[in-house]
Amino acid sequence: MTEHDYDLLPSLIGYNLRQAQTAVFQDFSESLKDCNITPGQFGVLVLIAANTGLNQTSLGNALGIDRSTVVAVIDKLEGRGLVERSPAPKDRRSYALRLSEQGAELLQRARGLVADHEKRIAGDLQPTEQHQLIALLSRLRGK
Amino acid sequence: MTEHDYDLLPSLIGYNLRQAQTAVFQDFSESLKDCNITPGQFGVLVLIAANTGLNQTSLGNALGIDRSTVVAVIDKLEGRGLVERSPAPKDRRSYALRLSEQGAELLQRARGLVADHEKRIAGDLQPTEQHQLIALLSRLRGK
DNA sequence: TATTGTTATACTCTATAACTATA
DNA sequence: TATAGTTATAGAGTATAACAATA
Repeated sequence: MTEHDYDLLPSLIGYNLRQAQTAVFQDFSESLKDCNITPGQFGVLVLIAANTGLNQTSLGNALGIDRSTVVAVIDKLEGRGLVERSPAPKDRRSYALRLSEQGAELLQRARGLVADHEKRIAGDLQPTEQHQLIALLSRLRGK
Repeated sequence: MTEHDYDLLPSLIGYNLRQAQTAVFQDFSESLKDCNITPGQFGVLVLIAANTGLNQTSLGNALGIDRSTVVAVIDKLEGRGLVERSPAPKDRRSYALRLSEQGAELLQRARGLVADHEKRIAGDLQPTEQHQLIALLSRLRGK
């Protein structure tokens, strides 16, 4: 196979970010194929578990996705019996989201697999370097 | 707006990567709306410019995308008159890709905007930190 | 036999705009 | 009027499988 000249691409933060994200996403999918969930779905489950009763709009805001997008995400998780839409006590327009028992079990299992996955992708990096990376990444988004 | 508990998410490399990537992608789109190209298209243009005459399969391999996916990417850039499929001299199955004059001009303009964009997203970071970040990211993908 | 480009198809993730029921 | 959820729709990005032309 021919060698390629990548020019300035390897010097760009954006390019390296994309490459890293692709690789990490792929490893995530393989690591969690037992649970069959995506990084996005894992985030949703974690957020619902940690904020039981939040509604869909609120969940979308927390994750930076539109509320119309949340519908399909929750539809899928509800269809698998992992998440429940229960009536919100104080506002009949909205649902209070919560994990089912099965959802809680799956999340527990997923946490272990995610921990393994994180170890694998960061296996090269010292703990100090991992913290550095996270700190640098979070400064990238401006906060 | 209610505060949320993000639990372990902020401690995960994968989560921070995704958030950063979303923010950077968005800034890229705004920064290059004058050229109207995406990060992926910019990569394609850079690669074609730096490896004039490469074919679609080779381009796909370099960027980690399937050759069936490359077709639509090149269709779009060719449709805008930025890229040309010229007959490959030694293999009549394939095309030798190259930039049109207009494509080369646009790429030049895009390089300037991308440089501005990179400065903006990394504005917080010292040059040393930027190099650190890139080094850490590239170690993430294992190579 | 293997490879290049292509097509048909499908799946994910995302958003906008308009609707409904409630507030 | 404004908000929560929904639907219809659309677009980007991706892949797999099969095909014709060529190697």
